[in-house]
Amino acid sequence: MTKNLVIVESPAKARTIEKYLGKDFTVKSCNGHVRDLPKKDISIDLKNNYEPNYVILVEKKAIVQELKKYAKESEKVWLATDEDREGEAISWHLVEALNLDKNKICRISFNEITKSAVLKAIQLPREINRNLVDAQQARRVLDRIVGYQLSPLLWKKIKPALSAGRVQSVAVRIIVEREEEIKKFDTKYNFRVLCNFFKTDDNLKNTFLGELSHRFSNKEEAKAFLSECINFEFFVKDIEKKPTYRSPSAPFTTSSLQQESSRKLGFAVSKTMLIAQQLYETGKITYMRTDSVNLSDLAIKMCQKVIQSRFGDKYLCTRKYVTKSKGAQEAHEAIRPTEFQNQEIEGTKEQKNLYNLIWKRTIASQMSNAEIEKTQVSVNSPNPSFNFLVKGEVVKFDGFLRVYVESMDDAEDENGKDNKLLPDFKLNEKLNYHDIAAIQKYSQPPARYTEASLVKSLEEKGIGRPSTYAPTISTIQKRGYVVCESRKGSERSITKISLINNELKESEKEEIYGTEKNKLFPTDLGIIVNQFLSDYFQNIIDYQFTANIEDEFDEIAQGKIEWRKMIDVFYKKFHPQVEKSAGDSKKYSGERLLGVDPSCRKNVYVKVGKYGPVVQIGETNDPEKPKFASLLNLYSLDEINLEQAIELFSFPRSIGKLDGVEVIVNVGPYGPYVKKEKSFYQIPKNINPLKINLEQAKDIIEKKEFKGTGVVKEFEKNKDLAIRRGRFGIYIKYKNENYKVPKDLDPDNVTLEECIAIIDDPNSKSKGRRRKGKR
DNA sequence: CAGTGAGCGAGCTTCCGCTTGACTT
Repeated sequence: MTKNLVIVESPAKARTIEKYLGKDFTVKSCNGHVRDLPKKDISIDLKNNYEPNYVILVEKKAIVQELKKYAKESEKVWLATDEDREGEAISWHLVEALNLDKNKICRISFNEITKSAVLKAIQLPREINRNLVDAQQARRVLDRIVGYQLSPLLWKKIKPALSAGRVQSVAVRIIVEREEEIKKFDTKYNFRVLCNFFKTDDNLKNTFLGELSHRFSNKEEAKAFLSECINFEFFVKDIEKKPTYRSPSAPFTTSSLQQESSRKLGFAVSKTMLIAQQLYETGKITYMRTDSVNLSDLAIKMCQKVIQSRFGDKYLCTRKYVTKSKGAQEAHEAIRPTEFQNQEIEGTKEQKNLYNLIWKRTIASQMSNAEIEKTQVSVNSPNPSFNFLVKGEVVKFDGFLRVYVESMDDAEDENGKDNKLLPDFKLNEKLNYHDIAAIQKYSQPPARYTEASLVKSLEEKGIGRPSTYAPTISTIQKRGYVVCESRKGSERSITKISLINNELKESEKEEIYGTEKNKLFPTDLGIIVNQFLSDYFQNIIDYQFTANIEDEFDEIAQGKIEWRKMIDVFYKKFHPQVEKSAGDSKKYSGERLLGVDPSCRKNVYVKVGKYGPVVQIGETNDPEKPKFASLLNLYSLDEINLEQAIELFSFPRSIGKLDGVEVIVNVGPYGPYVKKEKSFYQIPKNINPLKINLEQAKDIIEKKEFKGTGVVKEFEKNKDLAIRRGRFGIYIKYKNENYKVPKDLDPDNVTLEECIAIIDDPNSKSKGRRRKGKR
């Protein structure tokens, strides 16, 4: 036992710091908050000055016991939780939960984990900042009140087990509103004119693209312009050269890492965080939940050394980045490698890729600007007010581009890409062209959000924290407010008029538009929940709401206002809204009358029912009960028509016979299924139960029947290896070890070599085994 | 586990932010 106990928030941090502090210090981790409001009810005494009822979290009881024991035996307890609002509160809760002797405690903090920072912190102990703790209590209490008073309203008005909250409800609103914008979007088009020029003295006829500075609003105008181009003499009217530069992006924060890893590696937000956590725990990167772009001096020095030795002094440029994002608390460094000399690491493919991304981004952030020369050549046209513009870009010095280029959310327009390298032009030089084309171009509606771009939007609005971005994205999907999906686009025709060899030609071609890959769409339920909240609680889902209360939390932190007073002002306004909406008997179901069923002459409605979106034929209050049928994810509430609605009542239907037995398709409480004899087989999401044929049904049945446990496949060449099926699905057994396989592994087509590759991937080794080995 | 949806009422659901753990063939 040592004289000093240091408590930090995470075990990985504890391990590192223990090395810095030497044998007089024991460093332990409390693993985040140890006390909180219990889940079962609101646990805030609304009639008694908002007194919170904190309890020790069940999962932290063992840790609290252990810390108590250490604290008792130590002369001093150093509370080294993070240097932000939550960190301060964690320290205070530790004092309360561990019942610490006030004379024993020292509060210290450091926002980078380096030996010098830690040793310096030890020299500067202070008291717990009660104002900051109170700001956290206000935040906690407000979130609990909003969440636990809004959610029950949704259970009553819409359906059970729904939720609402300060953060998630805004996230849903963003998605719903974007969808509305897209729906409202009025697609227009115009004609852009592109010309492939070449120099008259160039026999190879290397072409470069020029675009007319004007777009024509219709085909006739475009055609008229093109015919004027016949036999027209083009020449270079103006040449403009502009030196410019590009600077590297700041090192990663949680949010920017999630965005880049989504764009460059295709990771979902949760996957990025999972892998980053693995890198953090194995000591390869710094802490991954941060809003800071700051690098420690030590990190900058290490970074410079690598840049100098690999690229030379010319590539070096020391930069200090400043956080722009709202409400940033900067308790940590930016996300960076711990050792810059390692560009590559050992690990799984995913770990390697994510690490490499972080390495490049951090290194690039300390490198020189890229110097670029932009050229714009103007070429005359038959209409004196328009010119063809040929744009070029040459990188004169690559600088940070040598290592890293940030990607953009919006894909570049392939026609609009600048010519990278242009030949030398002379003023008034005559130019020939190969062809000129006027192409119909439709305007683009705003883009749907990806998980990562939603995080970006939340961060910009100051809503949510690095530790909650990923969970929030998953909550709104779990509640069924939002789905992340890929959807097929539609076709439309584009008109192209081209001028080749002085001849005008008009052609049509089909273009696919609106294809979406892994984008967020609101569900009917999400739309209705949002409707309810905007009818009664506009102020809560207002984008400014969080920003405004953050200002008040800041005032609490500065000791200017008392936290209970702030909550009281809020609650006095909020609670009447709750009462008012609870009093209105109106249910929110999104009900819509589609028309009359021709066969029974009753009204056909669609709405969101207790079990999801349904079609209803007949009136709710009729003595004869109405009939119901699920929408089955095939249609949305506002798109389904009468005919489609009635077709949903065609179940159960027979689709033919297999082995002489009738096969029935039907919809049950667990979704659409195929039934053969007494067995049920779920129809997968990608098959439309209205259109399923016997062949597909047979497939589904055989796949399920194939199940059972035991060996699925063996290889002649290596009897040690077998593909087996267990309780949790397919896995590989090799000698006495079990290995996880990719979800999409098809045992029929896999080769021995592929199996061996899986075994070699450290990711697939069974965790149970590894733990046993460690003990 | 395989066709619920009225209305009544029991008892359940729910927030945001800090952190990892765990017995998976």
